[in-house]
Amino acid sequence: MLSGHLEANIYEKVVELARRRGFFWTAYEIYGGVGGFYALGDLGVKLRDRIVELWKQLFVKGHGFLLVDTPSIGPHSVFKASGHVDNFKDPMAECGVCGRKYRADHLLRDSGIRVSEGASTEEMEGLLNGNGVRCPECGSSRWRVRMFPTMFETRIGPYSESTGFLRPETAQGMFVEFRRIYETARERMPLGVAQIGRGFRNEISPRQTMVRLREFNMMELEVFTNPEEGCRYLAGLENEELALVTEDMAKRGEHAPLTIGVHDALSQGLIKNEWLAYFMVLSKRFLRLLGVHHDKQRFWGKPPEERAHYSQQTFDHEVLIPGLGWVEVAGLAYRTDYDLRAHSKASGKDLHVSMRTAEPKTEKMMRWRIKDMMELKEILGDKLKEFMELFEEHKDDERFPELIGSRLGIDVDELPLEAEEKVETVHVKRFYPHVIEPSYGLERLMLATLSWAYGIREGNRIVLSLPPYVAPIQVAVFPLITRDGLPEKAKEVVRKLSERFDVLYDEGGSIGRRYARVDEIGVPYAVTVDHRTLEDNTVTLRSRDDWSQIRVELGELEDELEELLSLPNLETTR
RNA sequence: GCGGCGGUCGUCUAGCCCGGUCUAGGACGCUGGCCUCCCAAGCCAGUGGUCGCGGGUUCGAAUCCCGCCCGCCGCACCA
Repeated sequence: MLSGHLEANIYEKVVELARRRGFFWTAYEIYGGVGGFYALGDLGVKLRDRIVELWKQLFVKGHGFLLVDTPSIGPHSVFKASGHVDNFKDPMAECGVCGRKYRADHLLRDSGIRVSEGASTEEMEGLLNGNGVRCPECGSSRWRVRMFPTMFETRIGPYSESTGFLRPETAQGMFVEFRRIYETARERMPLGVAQIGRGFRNEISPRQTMVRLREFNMMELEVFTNPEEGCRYLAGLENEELALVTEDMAKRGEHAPLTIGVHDALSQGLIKNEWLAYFMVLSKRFLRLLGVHHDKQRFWGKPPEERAHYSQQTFDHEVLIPGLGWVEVAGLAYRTDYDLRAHSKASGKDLHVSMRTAEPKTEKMMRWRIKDMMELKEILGDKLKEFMELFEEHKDDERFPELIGSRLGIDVDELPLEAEEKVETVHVKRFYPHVIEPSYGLERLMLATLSWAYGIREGNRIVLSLPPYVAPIQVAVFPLITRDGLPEKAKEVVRKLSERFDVLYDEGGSIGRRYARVDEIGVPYAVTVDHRTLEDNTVTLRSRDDWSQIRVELGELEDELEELLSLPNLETTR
């Protein structure tokens, strides 16, 4: 009944509704607006908070995971260590004459010059100047190429050398504070740490109100796991189906997803980590609970060149939004031990965890030993420092000689090295936890939720069929007419209900108009006080979705509403 | 960032090509009142726009010209 025929422009309709009724709108409107920033109104805040609550319920509370909150601004050192300073940037070519700026690699490609993926700024600058590439605006051909970080840069305190960055993801806070979080969690493993907060990315071109933002809210969960252990929550979900577009499929241009059971996806190696698979299932259910049907969801495997620098495998959870196409609402990444390892190295602080193994294990270990240091020094000369760095890191690796051969170009047989076998009894396993990260963009979730709730009834009546448990306003109360003491009685009901629900009271216009007004903002239930209420203390309870009405005793109203507004059983969301 | 198109009450829009008749018109919404025993009904009275911003041309600019901002579509980008 809720029609889908206006699918094509539903995005515009949703944005218009959001603005008109106060969910959200472009920020700084009175100054002409600034792209990439938006403001939330009352309904928007309430909707957002309900989505956050649902997320916490599913992702955090259900597993006994922890919540933290860390700063939005971090020092240079943190983002240097995390790899963002080096990777989170674009090459920009600046015209030496007019000062205009372009993407250097695009400029080259547009001029028909081949440029490799990892070309340095010097190489690109050389190519631009060497080939006489002209500035599209002023025609000159003197270029300077620099890297432009996509992070917002700022200063911390009055000292200009103390640069800081606005975090591009909340995740780093959880890695940086890992040591203390781990201790306060009494060294629990697996350990899930969640953070809801803002992230900032200085996007080249923000788009589409809530889709590409420069400042936005994220809900991120970092699950620190023992890489040798699977995910115990997966039990019972092995046959749950996921719609995958794998890296290989994407490469072949196959965009129709493969529907495959979790167990099969894991055993065929399509998903490389059990925890990742588990969160994909959870993610699918989460979006279903927000009103996005399963056939409007898919998981898109990111090829290496599109993945973040820290990721071994990433699936974007995409949902179809009518009028927009497939939109990424979450990134589910297997970050391995990249971040903890990087911060450990950069800070010099030990971020390993150690766990007592079930049984003491006798392990045969092999390691390389230097027989004669003086001789080594003589042979290597000034390569010694580099050798020792590699040696410290890889002395346990059987293939160390090959590594040295390829890195230093030295014939290993000439070095005074010997392989030493050792038998050790180990009670404790020390490792960097491997991290699985489901990360959600809150604004996109809101947009997806609103889009799939949006419908038109009887030609022109907008009905926002939000799932009751995320509706910003949960119940509306109306006096049927504005005399005979009905408004007074209705206000009593409002006072009572306000203790437990977000309530809206309205006595303006006809009853039909009032129902229409609340349908439009997704209020799932309306209570109407009429003359009979004065006689027998019953009211009508009207449902937004089918317009049905039932008569409810005022004494039972709150419990009845509580029931209607509760979360459905998770199993029913498959 | 590039190319194309666009920006007029809260919303949708008329007017722009062919400057003056526009102190910018309408519909819906919103506010107050009347009426009303259940789905945007009716009546009365209100409310509301320096026409995205800035500059120029002109006696006169929503209308013509330039710059900027914002939006949409395509390309690119997208941790």
